[in-house]
Order: sequence, then structure tokens, then C-alpha cells
Amino acid sequence: MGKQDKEFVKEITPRSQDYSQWYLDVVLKAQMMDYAPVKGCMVIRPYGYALWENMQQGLDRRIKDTGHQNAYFPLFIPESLLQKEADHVEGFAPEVAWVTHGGNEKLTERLVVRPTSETIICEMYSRWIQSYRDLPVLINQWCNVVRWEKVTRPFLRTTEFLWQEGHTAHRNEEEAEEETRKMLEVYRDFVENDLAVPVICGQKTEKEKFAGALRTYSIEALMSDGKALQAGTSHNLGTHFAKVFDITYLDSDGELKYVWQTSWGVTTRLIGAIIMVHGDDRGLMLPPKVAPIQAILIPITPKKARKQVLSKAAEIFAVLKESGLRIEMDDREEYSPGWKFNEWEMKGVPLRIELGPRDLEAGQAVLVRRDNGEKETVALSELTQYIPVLLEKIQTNMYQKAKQFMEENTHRTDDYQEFKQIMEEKRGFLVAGWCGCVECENAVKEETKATIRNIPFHLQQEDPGRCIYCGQDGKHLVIFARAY
RNA sequence: CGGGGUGUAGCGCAGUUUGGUAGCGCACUUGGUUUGGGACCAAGGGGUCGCAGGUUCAAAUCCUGUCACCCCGACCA
Repeated sequence: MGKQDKEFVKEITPRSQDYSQWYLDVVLKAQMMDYAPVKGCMVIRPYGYALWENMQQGLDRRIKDTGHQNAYFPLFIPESLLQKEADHVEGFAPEVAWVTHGGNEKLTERLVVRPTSETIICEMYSRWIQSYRDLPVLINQWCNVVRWEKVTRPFLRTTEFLWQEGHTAHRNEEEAEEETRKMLEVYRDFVENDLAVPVICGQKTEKEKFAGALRTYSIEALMSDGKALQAGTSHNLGTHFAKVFDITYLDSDGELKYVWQTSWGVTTRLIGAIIMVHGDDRGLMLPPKVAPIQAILIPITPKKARKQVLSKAAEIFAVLKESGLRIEMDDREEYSPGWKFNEWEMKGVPLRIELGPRDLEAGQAVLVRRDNGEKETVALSELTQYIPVLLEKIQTNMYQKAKQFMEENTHRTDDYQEFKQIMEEKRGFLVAGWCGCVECENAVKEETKATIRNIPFHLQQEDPGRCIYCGQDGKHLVIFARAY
């Protein structure tokens, strides 16, 4: 490892040299995406999309396990609907795409391409909900949304992106709050266990919360360059939308009441998180649970042994595939083994299986881990049992490494000078006291570019000390970071 | 949306200062030899120089405009 690595992946800019360029090299060279002819839009290529599909699967299962159903609402939203909720429209107006014509005819009412679906879903909920017996409504949709962003980056911020948005309606505040927190926990479980990305759960400040929400909670992850990435959000919408859209129900006490609502979402941005948390100078490193290819089988085929090796490799490949492993075999003859090793490492495949003449004689295969480069030989007869265990180890190790990185790059301070210095030099998460006023929040952002990522749940019981900026009594311990 | 940068073959670049037949490396195609960490030889194919105007006998090169992408800031998932 070390020097040698860099020679092997000459197409990828080292992270230390230019992190942004490294990220772009990786997503392009690993064929996760390509730029599309529309500004700010990208094509998610098959390899990237396969990753997204695996992610969808893991999350969709969790969403359904918690009682939600999938549905699909329209892409277009009438202007009048979007404008019903004042905060909401104010939040999204600058970044919506407008549809003004149908064919050659000008529309009597402009349509927006959904930036999120609260309004159109509320419109429907107001028709569907009459009685407390209709509650809760627990619906999720997987779809695309469009936000006309000024600056875009592949996966992290694109004009159009894919996501899931859950929208629920409840009888009262308690149920809505429980739902909001429950789904945040679903996200945490999914992101930490399937994506091996550790996160901090907490509440967003007033300034950072969703446009139109009562409260917003988030999971925040730390990228390997020390910048934070909001990985998922869950909103308690209160009764704001219900009042505007007239979503009422007759309760068991005979009173007409407004429903309490929630919404929650994660996006293809999570792919960016995977890349920036796990990737290294060799390229991608994908967690086994969601990797499109979990293991790549590479037969080593010198001429005299080609036939024997290939036939054995095909046999092993079939058995492993049958066992449920997402495995591919690279038996292309026009590339050398070394070339293939580098190629598949760049694409982040968690496990490489080498099978050559020497292995054949010994009745074994060589397994090489992407996460730590360790090599071991395993008897062919043991592969089916052993590989799933090894993949699990890789998954765990990737999470542990990321967790350790996050902990090592989380600093606590009550000294603003030190705060500024850390933010300038090391970045990472900074835990500090905050008085709760937006002036201090803004001032810190102005002076250090760091924002309050969230007010972490796990620090709620601790003494917040003094506000990092004004020195008054602290109200909360919060996490500051520069963010994507 | 402000400041800076880059657009020449699929990718990375040279050529632009000083206008004169569009080049190099990798990749690609064919044939052959190779194969345990990016193999080698030989012969090939591929570009209206981002786009649109203009100046000129002549434009990748000079002028104007425009678009896209990248970096640094203000807004967001």
C-alpha cells in the first residue's frame, strides 16, 4: 500500500491533492453517472443505478415494515396549490421549474414540476380523510423531484434527483411526533447498517428546518474531507398544512379537528455519502449490503491451464451465484489480471476471488478484501459458507472505520478562538454550546462558514455550558460543521 | 447569482503568444505472442478544434456573443 497504489490508479486524483476532483474522477471513472445535455442534470448509469436499487430495496422494506404503503402522486402541481402555504412557497419558489405550455397552447394556470409533494398530497388527503377512523394515513412514494439549483454536483446536488418521500397524517401531536422520530430512527438504522455510514441524530434549528415544518430532525454524516452531509430528514409538519388545505376529521368526541402531519425523505445524495465516507485513492469502496457486485471472480488463465481454470471457475461461479451472492466473473482475455484487479477495486467491489492454476492444484481460491487489502486462501469447498461471513466482516469493518473517523474528527470546545482554528484546519464536527438565538448562529456562519448541523439527541442530558459565540448561558449542545 | 478557470479524437493533453495541410499518450479495431498487481509487437480507424456570428486570400489561433463544465463564495436534499 502507499506509493504503489497511486501508480495503479493514475486516472484518479489523490484526495489529498484535490478532494473535489477526486470525487468527480471517482463517480465518472467508476461509471456511476455521466453528465447529461441539460444543465445540472446527470445520467445515473447502470452501475450507479444498481446501487440505488439495492438501497431502495433495503429502505423500502423498512418503510413497509413500519406500516407504510407506496403510492404515486403527479409530477405536476398547479401554481395555486403550491402557493397555499406561505412559508412553504417562500422556501421553494426560487427553485421551482415552471410548465407554461401544453403543446402549443398556453396553460390557463401554470404548473410547477414538483420540488416536493406536500401540497398535492395534502390536497388529496383533504378529500380522503373524514373520520378519526381514517387515521393514520401512512403513505410513501418513490419518485423524482426537480429543484432549480444554481450550483450542482453529481449526486450531492442535481437539478433533478430521485428520492422517497413519506407523507403521513395523524390524529394528534403525540402520534405525529412518534412517527417523525420513528422514521428518523428507520433512516439511522438503514444508513448505519446497510450503508455503513455512521450518523448523528438530532433536531434542526429554526433557521435550518424545512419550509413549513413545525420541527425537523436530521441524520448528519461526516465525509472524509471533514465536511458534513445531511443524509436524511424527518419533519413534524404540525397542523400548518392541514389548516391551509382543510384536512379535518371528526374525532370520537364529536369535534372536528385538524390532522397532524409528517413528511420524511432521503435521496440519491446518499450515494454521494457512500462515496465520500468509504472511498479512497483507489476509487470507490462499496458496502457489501448494497454493492451491485459483492464479489468479482477473476480466473488467472495462462495458456496451458486456461481450459481447466475456466471450467472450474465457471463451476464455482454458478454455485456462488446460486447461493444468492451478487457475483460476476471477469474472464475477458484481452485484459491482464493486474489490470482487472485495479479496475474492480476502483469500482469498489468488496471482495475479489482469484482462481489460478496454482489454486486449482491446491483446491483453493485467493480472497482479497477491498476494505483492507487482506489476502487469504480458502478451500473451494468452503467458499459458499465462508464468503457471506467475510462480507459481513467487511461491512462491519467499514462501519467501524467510518465511526472511528467520525469520533476522531469530532471536537468539543467552548473557546471560540479554538473553534475557529479547528474549523479552519481540521474541520469535522464541532460540539459546542449555543444560546439558541439565530443571531449567534448567523454570526458563526458568517465568520467560520460552519452551520449548526443539528442539536444531537445524545447530548441533550449534558450541561451545554456557555454559548460559543456570545458567552451567555447555553441552551443546547449542538454540532457545528461546514456542510455540503 | 458574483469572482476565477477550462472547452482541440472516448479520456488526458500539446498546438493559440507570432493566423498558413490538426498532433501526442492512453483507449479503440485487426493479426500474432502473452496472462498471479494496469503485458508486448505490427498494421489500422477516429476530430466541421463547445456553439453562433465577425475580421482575413486563409481562423483551433484574432474580435464579439453565447453555452457547458470545474473551483471559491451567497441558497438548498
